[in-house]
Amino acid sequence: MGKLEAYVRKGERVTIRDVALGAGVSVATASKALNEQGRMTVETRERVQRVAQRLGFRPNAMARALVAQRSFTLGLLTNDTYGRFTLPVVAGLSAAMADRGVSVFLCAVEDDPERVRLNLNAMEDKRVDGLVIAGKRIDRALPIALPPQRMPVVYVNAACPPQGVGFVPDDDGGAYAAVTHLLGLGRRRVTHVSGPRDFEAVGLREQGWRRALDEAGLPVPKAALFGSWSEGFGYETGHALMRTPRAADRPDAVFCGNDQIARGLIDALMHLGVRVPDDVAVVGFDNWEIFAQATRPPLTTVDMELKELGSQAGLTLLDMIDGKPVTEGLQRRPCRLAVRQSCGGQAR
Amino acid sequence: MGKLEAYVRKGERVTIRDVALGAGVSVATASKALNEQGRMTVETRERVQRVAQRLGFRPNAMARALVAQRSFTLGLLTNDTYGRFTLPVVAGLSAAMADRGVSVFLCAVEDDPERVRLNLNAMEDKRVDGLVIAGKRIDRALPIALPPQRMPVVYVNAACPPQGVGFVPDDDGGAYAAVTHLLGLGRRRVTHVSGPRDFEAVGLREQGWRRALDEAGLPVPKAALFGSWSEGFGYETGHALMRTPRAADRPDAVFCGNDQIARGLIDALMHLGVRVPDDVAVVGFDNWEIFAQATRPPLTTVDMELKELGSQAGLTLLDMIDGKPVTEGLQRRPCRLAVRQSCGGQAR
DNA sequence: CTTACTTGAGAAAACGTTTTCTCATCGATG
DNA sequence: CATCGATGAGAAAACGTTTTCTCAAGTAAG
Repeated sequence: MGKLEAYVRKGERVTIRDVALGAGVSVATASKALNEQGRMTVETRERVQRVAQRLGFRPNAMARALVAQRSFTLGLLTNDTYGRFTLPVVAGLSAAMADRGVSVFLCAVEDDPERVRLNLNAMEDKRVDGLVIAGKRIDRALPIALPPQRMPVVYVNAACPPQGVGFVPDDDGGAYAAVTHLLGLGRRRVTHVSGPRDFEAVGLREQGWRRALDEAGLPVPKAALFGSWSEGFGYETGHALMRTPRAADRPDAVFCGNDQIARGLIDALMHLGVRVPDDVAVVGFDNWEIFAQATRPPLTTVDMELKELGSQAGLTLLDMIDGKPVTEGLQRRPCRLAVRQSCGGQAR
Repeated sequence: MGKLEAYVRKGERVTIRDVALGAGVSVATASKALNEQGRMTVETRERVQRVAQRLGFRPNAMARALVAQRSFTLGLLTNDTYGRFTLPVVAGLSAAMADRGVSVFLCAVEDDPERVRLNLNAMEDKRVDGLVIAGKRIDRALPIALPPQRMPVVYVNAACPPQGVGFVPDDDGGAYAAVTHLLGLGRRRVTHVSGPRDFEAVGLREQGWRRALDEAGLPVPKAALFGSWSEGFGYETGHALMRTPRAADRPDAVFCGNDQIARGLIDALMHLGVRVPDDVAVVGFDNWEIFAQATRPPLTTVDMELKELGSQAGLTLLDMIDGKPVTEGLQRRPCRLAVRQSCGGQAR
């Protein structure tokens, strides 16, 4: 068994033929030995496996895919080029897929139908087994005309057609948890400051906020304040809130629609000498670490568990590919409250 | 030609056989017709193409790859899971590749050699034509033992072995441009506040800063200040700088090692009533839009052109795959100064 | 009317696997 | 000793392309 390497042609990759030759068996037997299929002596099986090992044989996934009619490959199409939402999703997705031998093609497209088409064609040509379509808001679809060959598709953070399968964070539930947490800490006048009203997520988060207040029997302090997703809006609103004439009417807590607003709001409170969390507790939404950690004090915020969302989407897609039944429609997956200091400690 | 669709088996994908059958030619002829190869009547060629068109034929890239020994597929391996640096790189890369029919597998790995191995094996099995290895700092390699089959590799924002090919931003040049810009606006006492000293990028940016001052015949006002890449450090340092006893010794401009430091520093100056840019101009590094836009005033900062870096890396990789000669070693690509308001206008 | 090219098109091999047959061989059974 | 079922292993087809031959028919030249 010394000159085994003689069987592989110089510079060429090791194929199953080389293994078969080296082990003195046919290609068919080699294949069966390596895949633990078919009948043969343990001696033969092990010999083949030893040879494959020594030669560093790695089966060509494309040849395999050709006969199996399955590429073990997924496509991820996203229009979230900044990646703030999609990045954790793809991290979760590709980690879960890697464990199952599935690889993921990444296609980042602006909302340009031309490029969408281009990438979709590439995916189709490469015979991906399925497609994840990831967006940045739950009420917008991507400008996608899916290829005629129906291929399993899962949507994440994007609008999803009637019969489709999709995953989004449970905005309502996340908001409810955040506000409930504040109430549990003794806060009673919880205001909500959020993004533009035409985002469905804004409506859902407001709804969760209202629901928590209602269930606690508390009046809704004043209508929620809607603006833009920016720090600037948070800053202005922070000032505006503190201009409320009677101190007793001012909030003792603010639930913000995202972390940027929360950050701006906290900055404003600091400027005004209002202490966070002592005078006013603040909770954000997104758990965008870079913001949540950088605020003073560090921000308590709702984590959308995007990684989890990504891996769920991937696993569901695999089930669809395998023809297993999956629950149809949009699924809202639970959020998690990341508790830091901006909401005040338990000890209150 | 009415019932052409009869040639494709129900539910199956259209293959070149279906096209051949439909056009009444052999598979070989069909292939040649579609690829504009070989000799045949224009009539035949066009007929085949028409049929392919009507049937929506898309050649199976894997079958193609098998014979061409080329998968038109790349792998991107990165340990920058947060994605701040890698995301623009992959955007640039995959856009440039999509135009050339090349798809990109994304592998996000923590620095866990186990998972690196797993992903690398997957890439090898899928027969990617080449690999881009992207990191988050230019002086650290990824824990990668490349597969024995030598496969073209390009490094981006990562340390690169002796004979390797790599691309990084020109930190020195970027810093030089930033400081020169400040000097051009009349600033004379430009301090440098940056990240931890053991980052090579920190040394290079300091060097560019020094060089600009030297060439202008200005004394280096005081040693650069090194700390962490955080807003917190910028904030503290902003305060510290303004505590300098003699006002004439205080800087009239600060060149920061990244945008977070710049942001913290600007916040501190604001608190102290120091006007930016009137009293002190500030320039950052990274052009991390979300920070650069959110500072008041918006931050002038050095853009590392990461998208460009990504597309360059991809194109170079393609050249290597094609066996074309490429320049060996690390290439430092130019940065671009993104001028906003924090450095003061031309009108000074 | 041969001969010699040119031209259009198909047959078949190749790429690297998996899988379904088929076929010896062997030990056991009658 | 003939028969039978089990066992180990290989031949060949299939997956969907591309490419290299080969070949017949047509055309121009002698």
